[in-house]
Amino acid sequence: MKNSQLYKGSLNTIIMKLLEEQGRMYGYEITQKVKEITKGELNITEGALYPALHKLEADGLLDVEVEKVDNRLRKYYKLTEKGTTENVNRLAELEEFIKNIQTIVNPKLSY
Amino acid sequence: MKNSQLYKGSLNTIIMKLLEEQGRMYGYEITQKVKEITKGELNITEGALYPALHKLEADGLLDVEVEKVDNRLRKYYKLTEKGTTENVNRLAELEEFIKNIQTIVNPKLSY
DNA sequence: TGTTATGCATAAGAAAATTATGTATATATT
DNA sequence: AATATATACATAATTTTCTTATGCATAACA
Repeated sequence: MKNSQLYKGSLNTIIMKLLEEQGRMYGYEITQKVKEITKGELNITEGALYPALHKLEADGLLDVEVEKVDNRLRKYYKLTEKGTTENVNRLAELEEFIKNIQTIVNPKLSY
Repeated sequence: MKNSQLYKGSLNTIIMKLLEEQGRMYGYEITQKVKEITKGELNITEGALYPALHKLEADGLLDVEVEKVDNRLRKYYKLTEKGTTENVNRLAELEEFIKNIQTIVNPKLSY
């Protein structure tokens, strides 16, 4: 993956946004979804994803349900109530951040 | 500063873009310019800025000229030829990154 | 039967910030 | 005159958040 350091810090917001949209998802599903949406340009590594999911869960923002499908384990995550609230804030912050960056690197597009 | 972790990785690109625009700038001037452009929302810390400038210089992307103004030191930085080329690439990557993030968190705006 | 896909996890290391601190001069305030 | 704020640089310790590498296990495909 190129420009990987750029998305530092935005992974948590991406995860939460997808969970808000999809209701619930398991880890591997999240990586595939992001790959699909970005046409292969953004690939979330497992070493980044799983620790992030665990931290969000530990922080009370996600709930987890373990299921066995085709004899393979899946851990389905969904937003808690706290997570839903927090998601709104983080999305707002991300939008604000993007707006600021745009103002700097592409003044023409900012109005 | 809020959402500080979001701009991890984009600092170098911000610096180079401003230098491209302004011709040459010194460190403190960069922090003030960013604060001004983003209406105080993005504050570059000195602990992030100066090491970043030193690294860009070490990588041959920036040239430095030391001047004394009002008995105070200023280090003016400008893009080298290599830096100018690299700036184009990094800006393109940043735009691409922003587009990808937008596609994920705000599908309505992506087309 | 070996490779690819699915599905989880963690440890070691690197990158890039924050926070705290230090030095020094100039200007504004009280 | 004394003090605080602004200007201007710098670095060390720590933290956060990734990458890379590795490990385990099952299913599907060639």
